[in-house]
Amino acid sequence: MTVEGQRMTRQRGAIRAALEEQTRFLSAQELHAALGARRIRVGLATVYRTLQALETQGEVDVIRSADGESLYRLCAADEHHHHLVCRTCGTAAELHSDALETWVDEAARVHGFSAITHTAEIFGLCLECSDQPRG
Amino acid sequence: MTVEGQRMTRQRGAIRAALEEQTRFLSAQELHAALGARRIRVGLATVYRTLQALETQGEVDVIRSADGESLYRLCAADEHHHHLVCRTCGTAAELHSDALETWVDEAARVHGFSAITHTAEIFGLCLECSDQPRG
DNA sequence: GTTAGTGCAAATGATTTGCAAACAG
DNA sequence: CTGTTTGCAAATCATTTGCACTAAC
Repeated sequence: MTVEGQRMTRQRGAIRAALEEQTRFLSAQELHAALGARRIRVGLATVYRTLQALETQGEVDVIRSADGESLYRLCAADEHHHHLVCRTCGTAAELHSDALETWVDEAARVHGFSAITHTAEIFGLCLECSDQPRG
Repeated sequence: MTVEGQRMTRQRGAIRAALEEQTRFLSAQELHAALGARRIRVGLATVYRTLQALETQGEVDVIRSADGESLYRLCAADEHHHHLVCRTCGTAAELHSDALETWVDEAARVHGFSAITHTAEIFGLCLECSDQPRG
């Protein structure tokens, strides 16, 4: 769990903790604001750097919102998966699908593509948010 | 084909033409540069505005590159589809998959999500580009 | 003529980076 | 101590916008 040459600091602990109590996907800005709201002072740059590190270590999932912001959430599952994300509140369900993975591999194979990666996210309104159109 | 209140201008024609002779996905910046290379002078803002309009009209496909840039290409197919895109040269194949669409609908239904949209793109190296690692 | 379209330069906004000070191990 | 990490402010960079001007129809 501890990574080569990484030191544990107050800031990293706080960011980690903040992520742990979230079910939603958060942007770096939101996370920074959330910390600030609790009087935990961490520089915005540090939030970005830490999230970037967590991403590299595969500790957080990252998706892109419709308007291009990066959104982060701690991985519940270790294996590869996708997400069903609420456009309004950010809550997300993890999705697994052999059919999807098979489709990806097959499409790549047929076209002779190699070094494949893929993205697949579903966005919509969760039950709660569709009840309160402008909550 | 002609849209309500839209005028045909030299710039729009040029942008359209430039898109038409491309198989690849291009960023607004690349498109602007491509026009400039041919001595066709069009403001960068105009390129952005025109691409945005084409997107709204559903005339171009838009995907996000790994680093967040928007990439555009004319739709070959009218129906909904996804892409297999070469990370190096940008060439893209159009993909259709009932299995994928079914998976999306099913996942949304199971979780009670509504107003669904989804993204699904595959990135890799095409045959040509995997032959010339750093072409 | 009207009104939409254009170019430019300035404004945005998320993310990154330089660098000196602060801190973990 | 010594090398990381941080914070802040300045720098990036794609994209957007304000506005006076030009051009379609």
